[in-house]
Amino acid sequence: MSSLQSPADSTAPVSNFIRSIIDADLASGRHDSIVTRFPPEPNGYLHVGHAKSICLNFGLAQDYHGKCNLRFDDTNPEKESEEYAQSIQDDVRWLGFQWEGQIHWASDYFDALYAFAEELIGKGLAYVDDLTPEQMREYRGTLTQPGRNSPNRERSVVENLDLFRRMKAGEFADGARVLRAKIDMASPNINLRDPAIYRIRRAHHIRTGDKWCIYPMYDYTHCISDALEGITHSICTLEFEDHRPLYDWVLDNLNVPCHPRQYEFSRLELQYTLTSKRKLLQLVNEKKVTGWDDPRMPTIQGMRRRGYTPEGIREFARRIGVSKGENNVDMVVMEGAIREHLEAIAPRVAAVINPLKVTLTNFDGAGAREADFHPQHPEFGKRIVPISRELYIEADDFAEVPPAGWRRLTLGGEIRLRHSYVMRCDEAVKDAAGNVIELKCSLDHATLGKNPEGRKVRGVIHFLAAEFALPAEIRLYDRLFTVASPDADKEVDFCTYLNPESLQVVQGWVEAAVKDAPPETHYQFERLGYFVTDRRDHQLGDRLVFNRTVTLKDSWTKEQA
RNA sequence: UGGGGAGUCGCCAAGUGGUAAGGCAACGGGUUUUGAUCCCGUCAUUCGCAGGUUCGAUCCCUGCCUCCUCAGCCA
Repeated sequence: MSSLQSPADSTAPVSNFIRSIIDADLASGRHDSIVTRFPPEPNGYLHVGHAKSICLNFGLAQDYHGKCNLRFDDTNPEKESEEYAQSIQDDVRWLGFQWEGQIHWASDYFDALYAFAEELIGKGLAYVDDLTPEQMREYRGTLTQPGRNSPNRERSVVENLDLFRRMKAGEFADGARVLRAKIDMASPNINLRDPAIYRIRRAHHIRTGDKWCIYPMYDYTHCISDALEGITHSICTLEFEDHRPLYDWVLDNLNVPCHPRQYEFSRLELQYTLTSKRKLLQLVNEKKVTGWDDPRMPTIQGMRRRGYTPEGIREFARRIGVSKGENNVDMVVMEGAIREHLEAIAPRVAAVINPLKVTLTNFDGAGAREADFHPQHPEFGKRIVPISRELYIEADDFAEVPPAGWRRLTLGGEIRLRHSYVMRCDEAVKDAAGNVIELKCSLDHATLGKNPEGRKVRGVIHFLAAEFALPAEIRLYDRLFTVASPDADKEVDFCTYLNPESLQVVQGWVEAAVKDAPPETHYQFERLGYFVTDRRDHQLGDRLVFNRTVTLKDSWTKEQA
């Protein structure tokens, strides 16, 4: 299967404004090669928005034969954990990317960061402030009013240095003092109104343990980390756009090896889901989903368990592009990209989700037939499609009173049993309430592997020979929310839009060919959709559990509506 | 109503002084033992609005409108 050319990866890169900047930098000789980085904070699981960023940063490095670092932004020990850091590494690798050399951590630079802070103090560009958080907020001003200088702003270099060293030494209580950059309290850009760059926090850090009781802030840490790693293009999302002057201010005022440039692109909004870490965490904590890897979650772990493939997700990223405009992407774009890859790699197999029993009244003499696992790929192999006196067909494939355009089974009508005989329905057996509970049908014995003579049979339905079918748990997933933008209205709790039908578990039947499939095996259940054996609960040869990844395109249902 | 951004087909998105790429979706048609796939075709006289410069503007200038974003000792 490795010889297969994946359509997802065979397409040329799509032009975007960041590539234009890189092209210009390379052409002008500003850079000989590029270095990017993917800088997650290990405080949660990665989601589809991160997938976009991963594809961008690692993809750029790949296309331009440059490098991409994985760097953990671990400057807030209270929220970070080893578990998150581990899952992030797994996710990046699973998506098909490999970072350059060792993993980097912002905490690797804590000593350097501290020294740079003393450099700033020495230059009179940073000072220790004793204001409380509330006071700082008051002094900061508002969007339309300038801030006021802190009474501590004019402390001497000597005093600041002494105070900062004592902060580091643990002489002050948590939150008692901060180190602030001395920029401009009247700046129209609030990020420049003397931002805090160090705070006192006695928290156990996942890598440095209890070595530090002061921790650097993001804005101060990120730009220096970039510079120390020789990053050429530091790519982040739009909300950091007005932090860029601060990014540049820090690097302009410190003796750093280089000055990377920051560029911002718009973050992904995927309809019918959420990409807020806080809200995803809430779904997990409140047990609205079974965990971070619930197949309904837009996390990479969730998408993986759902049956999305790295190739499909990468193709999705390629299709949505990179820009600074609104990026409100319809779920069908993701589904289309996933289908495209699954269409190419998934063996076809039969499964019945909602069984209706069929008894063949003229079964004697009927035989099995071999069928390809994939109509376009004979190299996928074949298996026997058996038949037995009793069959299961999909209840939806029979209608006593068929609507116009119906091509499936109806009383007195004929259909082709996929990979088997043409079958006519002779009688519908009903229960006391009038529900059809069984069909009596007959085979045209002359139609195995050939068309009947003198008439055309248009409809094809799938079926399972009851004697050989395997029972399976089938989990039918649908979108998590009932509205496109569940968090659009700040007055309404997004949980009110949770889709009560986002998961439906049914006991169905699958053909015996899937019996020994390991977890994470993709199949197309013909006429139903793409399914994957569950990563966690599927046990080969024993308990079969399938997750519906995505349905097939369905022009019939659309026509009905 | 301070700062920073963005407005090109239903959604995403190239183009940027020479007369609107592409993808997704949609819609027609063909093939088909999956109403799938595949194939073929259709789909912006127009680039938020109004003026101006120019032989010529989506692209340059002016004004306006709409949307996003920023007041953590989070990232």
